[in-house]
Amino acid sequence: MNAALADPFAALNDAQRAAVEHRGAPLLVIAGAGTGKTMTLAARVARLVLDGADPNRILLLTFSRRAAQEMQRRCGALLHAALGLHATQGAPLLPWAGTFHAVGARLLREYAASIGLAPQFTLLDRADAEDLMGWVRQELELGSGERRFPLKGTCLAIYSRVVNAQAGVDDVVATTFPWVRGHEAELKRLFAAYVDAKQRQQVLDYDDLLLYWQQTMSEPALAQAIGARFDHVLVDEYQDTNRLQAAILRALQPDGRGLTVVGDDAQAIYSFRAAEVRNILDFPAQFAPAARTLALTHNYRSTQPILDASNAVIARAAERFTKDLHSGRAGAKPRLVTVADEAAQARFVADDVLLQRENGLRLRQQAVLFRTGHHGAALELELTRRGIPFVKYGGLRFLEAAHVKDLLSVLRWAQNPRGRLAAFRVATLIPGLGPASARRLLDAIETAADPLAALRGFKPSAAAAAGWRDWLAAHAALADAPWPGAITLARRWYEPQLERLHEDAAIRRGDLAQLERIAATFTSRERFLAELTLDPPEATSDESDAPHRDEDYLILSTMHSAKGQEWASVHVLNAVDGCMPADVATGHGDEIEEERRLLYVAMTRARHQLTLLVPQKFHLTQQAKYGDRHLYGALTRFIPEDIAQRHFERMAPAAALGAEAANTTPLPAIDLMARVRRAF
DNA sequence: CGGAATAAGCTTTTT
DNA sequence: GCTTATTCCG
Repeated sequence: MNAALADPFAALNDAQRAAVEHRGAPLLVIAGAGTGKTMTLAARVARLVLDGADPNRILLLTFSRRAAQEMQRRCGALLHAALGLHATQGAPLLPWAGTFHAVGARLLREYAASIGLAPQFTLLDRADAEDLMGWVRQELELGSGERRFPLKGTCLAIYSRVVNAQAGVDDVVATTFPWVRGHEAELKRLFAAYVDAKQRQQVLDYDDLLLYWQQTMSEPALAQAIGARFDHVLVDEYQDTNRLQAAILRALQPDGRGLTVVGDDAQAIYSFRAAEVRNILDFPAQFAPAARTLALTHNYRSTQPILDASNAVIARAAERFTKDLHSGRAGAKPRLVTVADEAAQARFVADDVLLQRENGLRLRQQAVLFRTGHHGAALELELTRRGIPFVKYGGLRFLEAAHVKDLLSVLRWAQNPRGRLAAFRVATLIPGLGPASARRLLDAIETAADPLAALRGFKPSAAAAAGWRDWLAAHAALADAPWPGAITLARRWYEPQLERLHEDAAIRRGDLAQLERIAATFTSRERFLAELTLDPPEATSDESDAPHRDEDYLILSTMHSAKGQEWASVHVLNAVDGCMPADVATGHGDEIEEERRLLYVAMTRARHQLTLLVPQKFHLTQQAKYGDRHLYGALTRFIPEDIAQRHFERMAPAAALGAEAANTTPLPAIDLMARVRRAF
């Protein structure tokens, strides 16, 4: 090795070094925010490889796709440096690094023959799964009872929780969905039919990737075969794993040898996905001898004032295991900025972001975080108006837009003529052809020996005849078109339907063009359709083509999507009660605690500067039903007055408050609307 | 039967 | 405000 190269392991502190060099017993690393968790895990992998481990036999599981990519990159860079490779040589890759779901999909395809699964199974994203649930729900005539049966989305949410929490329908309904009590028996019937429908159509939903994997592992011979492929299993963000994932890990490494899990209970924010904080808390005692536990508490990210404020917020948590973070780095206190309303908030943030850019902070070093996807909307408008480029993470998924799903369905139906979901969707797009005819067509295809013959032989109603002929022609051309030319053909057929069905066809055409560009980066239609569900484009932007990598742009992100990231400057929108915690999440103590951790996650993303925005007038809902419902100036309950005084600098810029409020002292926070309502 | 018009929910976060 | 379910009309 070239001695002149900096030793990538020299920078580790004692706790990190212990985590990197530990061998033998299972290992739990409690890694607070910004304590070099990713770097430590990457260094551990690199060390293992340098000590002779085979990269092909290292399984590195992460929770999100973004974390998987980051981990890949860091491991590669470390190994590249440690091996003294030349700049022109590519970094070594870890073939088994990915999300639980992606690794599950890969293993299931490989072992499909052994478990009676069709190896060409396709994946349902959430919207597909909802549609299928809706289909089955209708088939069983569950929608027409006297008491309204839960909607398909709710049904799927219940089903998903049943699977991921490994709990019974009765339990899940009682604890998580109390408002659907009384429907348990029908739900069980529905879920059985849903499972049946998925198996007949050879499709898996997200939950199946974990469930089938876990079921596979419950067969000793298969568990042995799969477990034997990996010498080391490392899991990131372990606090966000659910019972199903914990069961998979136990089956992979029953004695815990070579098992490393890393996480931070103070950052557990995915209980809505049935994540179990107990997984991480109970990890050490699960093994004999018990796992070794190491804690990383030195923060390399943030200044001490930012950490002090963050520590103060999380210190009020009802239950907590992680220690306070410390960095000792000097800096300014975080700011608590009062603004008049959400429009003023957007203006202030845009101004502030530009000001910081003038001071030398590139836009990409800055981020704006918010609780829900649409809370960024006002800011998006303002940024667009001023021509400030941005990329938004989280929130509404590109792939779930109706027109994107339509175009994908055209391709899916061409690929798999028996796939009912895609077929139904496309068939009802044909002018003059409605649900009843579509059902007739689908039944004909299902019962026919040759589905394509059934398709060609279908006799639509007179009203649909012309549209049907067009479709048949497009379908025939599509069948043997090369990739990515096929998607262009599909779009050409779809565009007239788009014009006919949507007023805003022009905007939607931009999305389709983007989809076409994405499609061109895949080598075949099969790969495109299979991988898009697990690895969809993760950011949307106002421009039809996403900014190039080397361009500068501001990051907008939900707090959830921000996990694991860091920026020099962070703005947090709407630090008001009703948003933090979200008014939908104030049901019981656990939910509120999770919201507290979410704010903690958001605050600890900042390196040098942290700004929390407090709009004095904040719209609670978009409903106009009860008039214009909004709340006045209630700072989030997670920052009580004493914390605000000690750890924050308070600001109320005149420009952001509006003329009449500018020269008055801060007004008392009252919910006048509530008072008036109480008067009656 | 198809499709427009009307009524009625429900609303987060991600793989 | 948006999607979904139901009703009504051609």
